[in-house]
Amino acid sequence: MAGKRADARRNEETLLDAAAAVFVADGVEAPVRDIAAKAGVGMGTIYRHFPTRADLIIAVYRHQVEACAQAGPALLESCATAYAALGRWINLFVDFLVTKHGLAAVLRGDQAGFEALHAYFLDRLVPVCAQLLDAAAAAGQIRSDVEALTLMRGVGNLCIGAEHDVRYDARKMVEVLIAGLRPQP
Amino acid sequence: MAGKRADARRNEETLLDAAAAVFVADGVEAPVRDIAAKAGVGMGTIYRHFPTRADLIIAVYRHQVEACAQAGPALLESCATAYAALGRWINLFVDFLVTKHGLAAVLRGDQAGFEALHAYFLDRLVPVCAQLLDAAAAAGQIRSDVEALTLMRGVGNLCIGAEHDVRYDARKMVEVLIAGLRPQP
DNA sequence: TTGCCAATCGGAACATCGCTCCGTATGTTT
DNA sequence: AAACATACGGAGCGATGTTCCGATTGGCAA
Repeated sequence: MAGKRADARRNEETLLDAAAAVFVADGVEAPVRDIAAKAGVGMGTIYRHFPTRADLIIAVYRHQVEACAQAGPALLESCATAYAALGRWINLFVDFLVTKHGLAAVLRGDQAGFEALHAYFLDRLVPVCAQLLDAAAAAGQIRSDVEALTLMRGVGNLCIGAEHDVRYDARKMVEVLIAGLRPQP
Repeated sequence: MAGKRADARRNEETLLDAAAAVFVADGVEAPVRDIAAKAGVGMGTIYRHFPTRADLIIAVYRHQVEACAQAGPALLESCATAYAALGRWINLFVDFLVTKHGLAAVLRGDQAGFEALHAYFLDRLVPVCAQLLDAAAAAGQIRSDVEALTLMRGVGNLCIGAEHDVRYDARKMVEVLIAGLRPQP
């Protein structure tokens, strides 16, 4: 960040703003050309700053992902039970995903070119989820045979397409999924 | 089907076989050109028989979807409880999805060009699911505030990407989801 | 059997992607 | 102010879904 030319720094800022605006308007899968046009720069400029679309998406949402990650331990502290903390943390994650058009869809592991995005989300959030999961399991509040990575991907998948069909209630499915974690009778 | 020329009928058959083979080998998102090449026909031939990729996918899997739909009432008959029938039927659906590379991903409602596929699956399977769901709810075996369409889409979403990452256990997530349907204490 | 014509076919061509490449422009430094 | 490294713009590439139209061919009438 230090040895960068002034115009380069300015362009990076402009690009982040333009990308954020386009993502809100057209969703995360908006063409790179649209973002370049909105920012008033050429294609080359985007790709020099963000080697792949995934890197741009990561940069735009980094702050919110960090906030979500840091909320984990805080909730564990402030909630009555570990299970309650887990539920509220998952809700934070779901709120984040469903308000970003198409982000959940692009977070999937099976789409080529988005490995970096997938890896970033998982690297950052799975340990947090694991901590909450372990605490709840240790207290006997949930079954103990569910991996944090599987749960995170399951929740992410449930959020796919939530914004395109009012008949599909992603939040309710996540609620049911979390309820299903309780020890079986 | 009646007034069709012999070569047209033959090509349609050839195309279905080729598509099925390519789907097994490369997944449902395989390029149309590959399917045309495998079948030994031109691009135009594919699009005359199947106006869109979705129509081809529907045609290839129609039999299996029908079988799944018809298994619903049968399970309701043969299982001890409606909840058990629901669980086993969902498992049939999951088995179907996870063995077809990428089919779950393409079944999503948010992807342009696949509305026909999405609609077909939902039209055919949601009523079956609703019947099982209603029976279980009427018997007090599950909560009664979950719509069949939401459940079907949730299960479909949970199956996305199951084949690309052994660490993600889609079947377990579905199992947890179904467990979460039980009345809450 | 032959000849015709509509049904069918093949694949080039088009639009749209993500991404790369390189000649040009510009900021920094001396 | 000159020179050089850095950064920029956008044409271009390869891939993909889809359309279009001239060439081909099956099936029927004569």
